[in-house]
Amino acid sequence: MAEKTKLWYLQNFNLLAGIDEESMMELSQKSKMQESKKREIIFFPDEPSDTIYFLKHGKVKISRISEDGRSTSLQLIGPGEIFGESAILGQEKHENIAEVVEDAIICSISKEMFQRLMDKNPNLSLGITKFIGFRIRRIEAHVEDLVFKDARDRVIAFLKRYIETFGKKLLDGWMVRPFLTHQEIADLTATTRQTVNSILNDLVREGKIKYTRRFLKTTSADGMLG
Amino acid sequence: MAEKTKLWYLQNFNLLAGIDEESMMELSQKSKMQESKKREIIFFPDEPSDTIYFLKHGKVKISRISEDGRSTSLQLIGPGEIFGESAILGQEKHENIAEVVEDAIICSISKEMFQRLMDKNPNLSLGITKFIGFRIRRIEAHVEDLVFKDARDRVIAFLKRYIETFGKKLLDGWMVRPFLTHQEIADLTATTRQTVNSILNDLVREGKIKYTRRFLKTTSADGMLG
DNA sequence: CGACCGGTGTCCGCTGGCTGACAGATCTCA
DNA sequence: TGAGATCTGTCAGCCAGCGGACACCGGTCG
Repeated sequence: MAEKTKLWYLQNFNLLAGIDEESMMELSQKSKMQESKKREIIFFPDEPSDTIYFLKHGKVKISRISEDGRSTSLQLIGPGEIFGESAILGQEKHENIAEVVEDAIICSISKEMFQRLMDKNPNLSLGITKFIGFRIRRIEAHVEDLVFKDARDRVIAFLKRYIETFGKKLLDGWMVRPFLTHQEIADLTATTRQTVNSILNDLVREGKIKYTRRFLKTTSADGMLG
Repeated sequence: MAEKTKLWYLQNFNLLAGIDEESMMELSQKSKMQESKKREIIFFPDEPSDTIYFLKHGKVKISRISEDGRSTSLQLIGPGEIFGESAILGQEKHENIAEVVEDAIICSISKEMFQRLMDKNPNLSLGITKFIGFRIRRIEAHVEDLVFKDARDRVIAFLKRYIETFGKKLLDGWMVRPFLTHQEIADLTATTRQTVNSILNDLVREGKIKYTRRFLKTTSADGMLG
């Protein structure tokens, strides 16, 4: 992929706004860009955590695998977000697994290089700090959901966030494409395929959503699902 | 596991180690020290998040309250740890509540002041970065426990961490004093008073622990509860 | 010292949602 | 274009653990 394109991609991260031009060029030169297909693994647990990833396009999920092989997702990363930030938080090895769930374009850079950029650019440093804060809040909210909400409310809360984050507003609601499989939703909401299926169909029956394998659409105008 | 817990503990203790003397003086002058009794609230949800707290003595729990008044704990903070770190992560308002669970001595400092210290002391800055990394890992582990473990295993895992972090090693096991109420354990492990009670008594029957209202003791030499 | 209040021990009925199972729909790629 | 793989839909059985209820225990304070 052309250098120019890569630069352009990187410029779309608000995180990198306010960074000086020289550093930007350096970043664009030293970072690697890759295209990854659905189901590719970006990093595995126990691999060294030494790289920061910029997700330009697609979606990546960050999950944990239990000893007996079950899996649950901690985060769903969308375009314009970074992941692998544990590298700059002093973590030696990954404890999570990062898997592409929707064909992705990813830029990556070593943590040393990134650290140097942060040292040179206080704005970047500040941006990262805020971003980390945001991450913590998101995962704390996840805990809250797990403890206080039942499966139905967790799925609804997830769909809401999902469609507002990744969807487009229409005249009569919101629409997002492509959609996830029931199993993926189940992992993200700590429930099972079967339960997701029945909740989804309940919501259809209640007239709150429409969906196929390729898209999801909320019928309520505010995308709030009630 | 013991080493890992201890490591967390020490990391936090060393936070102020490499700080220069001048800054240390400034810190000790500008910070306020307070003694707080059990059940006192240090901060409430929605209060501005503008202070960093150093816990010198006692224990503080960080919790969330649901709309209908239920409560679950996210973290149990021990001596040598800091809390309220959301202030330096760009969070305007607290979303959690911090409550003293064991009579405490707490130093507090404004986030501006702390920020200045960090700017002057790269070591402190680095320490904080690592500390934040630990926090994230701890809460991710919490999610993992919630999803994969049943109530019994969550309580056991908690007791293990608790006694290794706060207890003393004896010839024939570990001992910690004082102990928590069943309700507090329930909040920390996302279960109920009754369930904690029955698990605890099962463990007594199995000869793995002994406890009264004032102390907990593991009988297995490695503190592992099996 | 007695009343009171917070914590403990125990029982039990109820149910959300997990497990397993299988049929049918839909995608994918040789 | 067809075979195999993956995903969806549905049903029945089951059980962990929640929630309510109530007796008891023990610390503490007027």
